[in-house]
Amino acid sequence: VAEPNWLDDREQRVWRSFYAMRRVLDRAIDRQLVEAGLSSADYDLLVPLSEAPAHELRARDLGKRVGWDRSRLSHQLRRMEQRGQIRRHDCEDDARGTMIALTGEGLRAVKAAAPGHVDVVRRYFVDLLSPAECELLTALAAKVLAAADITLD
Amino acid sequence: VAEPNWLDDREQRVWRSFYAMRRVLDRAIDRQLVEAGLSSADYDLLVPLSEAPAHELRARDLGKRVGWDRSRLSHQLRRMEQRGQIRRHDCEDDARGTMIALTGEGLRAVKAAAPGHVDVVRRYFVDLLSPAECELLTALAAKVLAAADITLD
DNA sequence: TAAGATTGATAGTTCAATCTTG
DNA sequence: CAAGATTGAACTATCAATCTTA
Repeated sequence: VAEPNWLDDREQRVWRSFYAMRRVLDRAIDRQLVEAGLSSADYDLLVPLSEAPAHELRARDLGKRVGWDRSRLSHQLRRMEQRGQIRRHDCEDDARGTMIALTGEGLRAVKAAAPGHVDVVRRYFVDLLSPAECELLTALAAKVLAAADITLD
Repeated sequence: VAEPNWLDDREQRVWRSFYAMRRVLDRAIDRQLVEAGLSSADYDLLVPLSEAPAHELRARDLGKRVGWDRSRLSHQLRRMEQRGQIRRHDCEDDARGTMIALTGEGLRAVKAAAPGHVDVVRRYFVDLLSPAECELLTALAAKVLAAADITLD
């Protein structure tokens, strides 16, 4: 049982700052989306669907895009189907699969929410980044994702 | 109605990277804490309590430390009291207030969880940062918090 | 057996409403 | 009236168990 390798002051400061920043960003984003009638979870799924060919994706692939497990995805899709944002139908290639299609209502909702969402992302994050900070943060994120064996696309 | 100021490729990359990184960190932290029998919410509150004089804080002050609203705090404290991690008693100075005191069980739990928690924070975040990156990120977080009218301490 | 997906139970988060005290 | 705190309802996230098909 080795002595724990506690964080020094500088390390503790950056970690607590980062943790607080994350929370502030989440709140700001959630508030804007709620005004637009969506949850963050809704938006996370609506965006890849709106960018997909024919506005539809297999549930498995959608889950991989957003990094969610099957259970979370299934529960969220059930709620979104009840709200009329998406529609499920069987996958033709693979009888185990489910296709998720954006409805007109879902597309309308994400298009309506997107400009305000970008405003918040800019105001509380992107516009505060210098080019150097931008590069640094992208590189850091790649390292963090690699440490967890994850790659984006 | 001005044309939305969409993110360019570089901006979109840093935002999506950051968003994914945040999720990976959350998951890693949650998993470790669950092994230690705590939720992230438990840990967020147990740490400031364990650092406070006499291991107790007024609910109002605890809420300010972690940046939570009263409702979230109250619900979480109710669950933690049921689990025997904290105990509430009346505030002597101000009859509106509630004092939150760590129990022996709560203190034991946070002390047991802390070394593993630091390991995860190091492995997936702090140890990936150079000193220069550390400074830059701390400064960025301060800007984000300032944009939301928040200061740490 | 493994992959894709769903479901139920439980815990955590948010908003609105309420209650008490300064 | 404002500040501190609690509660109920609705929503979201996670784990374990289950079901179907490759």
